[in-house]
Amino acid sequence: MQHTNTEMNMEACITCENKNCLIKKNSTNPLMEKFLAERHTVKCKKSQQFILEGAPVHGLFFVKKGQIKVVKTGIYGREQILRFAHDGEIIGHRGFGTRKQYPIGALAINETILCNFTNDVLQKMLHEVPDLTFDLMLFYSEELNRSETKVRKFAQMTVREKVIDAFLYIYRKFGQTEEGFFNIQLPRKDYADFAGTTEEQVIRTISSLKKENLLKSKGKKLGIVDTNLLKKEISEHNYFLDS
DNA sequence: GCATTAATTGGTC
DNA sequence: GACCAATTAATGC
Repeated sequence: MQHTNTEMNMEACITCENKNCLIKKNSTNPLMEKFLAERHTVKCKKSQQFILEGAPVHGLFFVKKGQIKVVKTGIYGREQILRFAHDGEIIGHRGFGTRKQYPIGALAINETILCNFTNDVLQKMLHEVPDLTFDLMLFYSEELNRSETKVRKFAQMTVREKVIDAFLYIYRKFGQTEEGFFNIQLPRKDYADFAGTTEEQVIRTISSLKKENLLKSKGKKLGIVDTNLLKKEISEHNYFLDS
């Protein structure tokens, strides 16, 4: 039996392993059928930027496989990393809706495969598939929550706490290998841009945490020795639950 | 091995 | 606690 391209395209979502992907989750819904065929696959090479800050919105991206960082350029070109994302997560959702331009940039940390739905397709999809719309609404709500806790963290935490918090975030999101190192490799600068401090402060925090046996490193690899011990360091803030 | 980039350390404001 | 400069380590070619 011969498959058409559209059939194969729809199949891609059904067989996709990203259970947490909103599209995947709703892919068995009959209402979704015609839209799944409209999915586009985008491949990114290491450190390739696929969303340019200020560029016209071209729909929503879902990470099929890979690691992404979402950035926003602040004043004087100072970069802020808003979040990291990997398999199954949504990118570019803040550009969706009435916005004409993306308020953020996004780039692949390493080789990445993305799924893209254009604005038109997405709008129709959301109008016609209530379950999907509901899921997306929940997602936006969580995002808002995370965003608010992040503001509090930035305002109330010390540099040391913010850096620790960043490590715990990376741990939660990417996990560690059996040897106890993060499943992602980031330069010091990225931790700084994410935690809202400078590269030097991150380096200094890392070396003192290593002395205290809370962190370990081997070559370029970084890892947490005991997450509970590290959580204790920021426990007064009680914010480590999300964001 | 050389050249470029990243990490580290010390110092100033 | 940020910014700058100097040194050293790591990595690409």
